[in-house]
Amino acid sequence: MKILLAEDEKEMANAISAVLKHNHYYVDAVYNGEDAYNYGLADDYDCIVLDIMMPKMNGIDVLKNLRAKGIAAPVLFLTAKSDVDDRIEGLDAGADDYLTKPFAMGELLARIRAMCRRKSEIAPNDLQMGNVTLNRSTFELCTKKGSLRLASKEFQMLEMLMNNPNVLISTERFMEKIWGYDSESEINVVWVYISYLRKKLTQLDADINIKAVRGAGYTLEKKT
Amino acid sequence: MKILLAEDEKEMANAISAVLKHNHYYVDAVYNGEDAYNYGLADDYDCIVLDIMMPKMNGIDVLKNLRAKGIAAPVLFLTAKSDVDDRIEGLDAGADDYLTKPFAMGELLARIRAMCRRKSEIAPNDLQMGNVTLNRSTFELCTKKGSLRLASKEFQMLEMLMNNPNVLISTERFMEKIWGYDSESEINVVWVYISYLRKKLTQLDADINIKAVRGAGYTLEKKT
DNA sequence: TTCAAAACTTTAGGTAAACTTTAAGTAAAA
DNA sequence: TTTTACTTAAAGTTTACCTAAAGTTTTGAA
Repeated sequence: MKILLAEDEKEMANAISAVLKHNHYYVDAVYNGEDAYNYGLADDYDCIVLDIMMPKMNGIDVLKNLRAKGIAAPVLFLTAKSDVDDRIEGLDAGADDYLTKPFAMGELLARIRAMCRRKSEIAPNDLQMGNVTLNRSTFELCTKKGSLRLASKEFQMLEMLMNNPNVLISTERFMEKIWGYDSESEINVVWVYISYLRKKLTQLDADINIKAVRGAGYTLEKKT
Repeated sequence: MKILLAEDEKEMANAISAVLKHNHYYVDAVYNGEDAYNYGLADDYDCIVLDIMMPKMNGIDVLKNLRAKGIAAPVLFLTAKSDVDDRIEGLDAGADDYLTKPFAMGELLARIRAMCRRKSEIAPNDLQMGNVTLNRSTFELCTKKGSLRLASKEFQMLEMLMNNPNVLISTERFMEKIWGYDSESEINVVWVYISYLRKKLTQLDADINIKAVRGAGYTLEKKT
């Protein structure tokens, strides 16, 4: 899950970012409205968290402009004002939820989870394919043989694959979604994590496997 | 995917070109606006990256002239100015996106991918002719007999043929589109890949075949 | 009609790049 | 401290790509 966070107070931004990362989200943080708009356009976020009061462009305008460009990601507003008009304007502009500062991190997490769930419609906490199950809240990979906890990157990769069974996901797409497009890391890390996942799937006698499509990426498919 | 890159600073152009090529794009690089216009007209690019400030003709005029000629390829502007007017003018002229220098290569790649994705969402993902189907995302060639994954060059050739059934495609056109104008390779490689494709089509009992038109090129046609 | 050159077909093999895996090092968390 | 997550490096494996060379077919000039 990739989240865009736009919040001009850097300390607050860092705090939120740390919490989100700790919960296995990939986070891009920006500190003004213009960057928020640019990032939102350039990438395919699962969720966008926007402060309303920001330099260069306010959150509501960012949202309006993104929606005008066809960006449909769910948006949550952070607002210092408890002003009702502001909320109405935000929701009218196409926001899915809002949160008034100050707020508890737990509430933010819950709302983000809810929004992402709404987006994926079916709201499965467990992803399933073949004889394996991936639990999104404990990060556990299970079969009848047993279960294993996945590390954050492992989890994110398998989540992407299980969300799109039989669909090719390019190595670059993994990098973008999980490491960020400005990452210093080599493409190599993706290969390493694929290797880790395959090893764990084998350990659990999974009947799915990750197929490499040379020069393109990977697909998750059922064993024949 | 074939990209036209117009950027007058040669070092910058080379750097961008190298990155794009490494990411499986075919790149034509030009160093002034006039060439950009001519190349853009002469070939069918999937995406055009234009510097705004260029000798002979500026990027915005290049875009306007191309659009006037009916060229619909998505266009991304590179601009040194963060000047808002410039951006507005660019977007008004029909650009799909812009990027302010300096920028991260990763961001450029992400935006190009996004633009091409938007375009390819319109195009059907499966190509079909006779009893065979070519899946554009997994590169798989299927019939009732089974399926085979095509290598990158094989795929690109068959894609060109299936996009233009019963139309003659010259050997030179294959070379240009797939290997690039300045390729060192012999014309021979086209013949070799045609041979590979025919072998695979036969293996799958395809009812289409690639007919050679001596001295001209190849056509894809249904077996009688 | 013949036959040699040109145009294409096909196969085989070397090379480089893409991918896999393991091992080892670093930094952060428990 | 110990453990865990993450990354890099490097050695091993596989495969796409291209070249070269040996067929095969077609063409057209003699």
